[in-house]
Amino acid sequence: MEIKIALAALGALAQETRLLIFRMLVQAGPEGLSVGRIADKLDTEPNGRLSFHLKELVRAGLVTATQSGRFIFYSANYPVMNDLLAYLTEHCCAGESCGEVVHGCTNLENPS
Amino acid sequence: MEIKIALAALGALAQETRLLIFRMLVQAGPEGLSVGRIADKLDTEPNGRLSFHLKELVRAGLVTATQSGRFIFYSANYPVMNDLLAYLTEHCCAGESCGEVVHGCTNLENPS
DNA sequence: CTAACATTTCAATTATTATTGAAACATGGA
DNA sequence: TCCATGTTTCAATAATAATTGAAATGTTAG
Repeated sequence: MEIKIALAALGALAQETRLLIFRMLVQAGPEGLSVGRIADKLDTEPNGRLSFHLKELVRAGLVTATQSGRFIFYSANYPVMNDLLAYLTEHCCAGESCGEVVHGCTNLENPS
Repeated sequence: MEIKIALAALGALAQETRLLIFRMLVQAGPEGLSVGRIADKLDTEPNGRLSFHLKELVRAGLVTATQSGRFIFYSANYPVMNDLLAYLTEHCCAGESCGEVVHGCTNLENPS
């Protein structure tokens, strides 16, 4: 992963509304949530502010938008999330004895 | 992990110089690096700018500073890093079949 | 004690990012 | 077609963060 991509992702997550949305989508699974549903859960309305933050998450590659009828569903982009986690811990401790921990979620619906 | 703590950590990492420093320290292991050494690796000098960014990383809890003689050593705070990774992936896919991935580094020198 | 090195502090400037509110666009059902 | 619903765009303002350069602090060795 290139540093610019990691910076974009981290910058996108470093904001309360967006972090809440992202975690919500990670927990929602690959089907995602509509904007209205996200707004409900945040106890706000699908307004310009929310739209702005969703766009930022998409721009950072952390989230994907798919139109379905009158609704737009946003869902977490798991591979990008995992790449980000890997980037942060890469070559940890220069390979010295250092316990590994399980984090991340592949969500491979169609494992190849 | 509380959201405020996660936001502080993400915000600290969402900046090129700081992300470079953090990864450098993660890779350096628990002994850390002195400010001068960090400056060398960044091809810069131990100036106000570097000091500012180091302080931000400490403020976010991602990094620890320890004085040793005339030098100050900065090192990665692995537990905080792992908590952050866990926070991002928490309750991923609401528990549905969803492959787990290894990321993170405990670096337990004294496992209990 | 003094000089030299390592690092930090501070205030001013500049740059980036978030919020707000109003208006506009798109979609599907009556 | 027309209206209601769902969502986005835009420009202005407000808030937050980064950079710079100079001066100050703390530390050790001679």
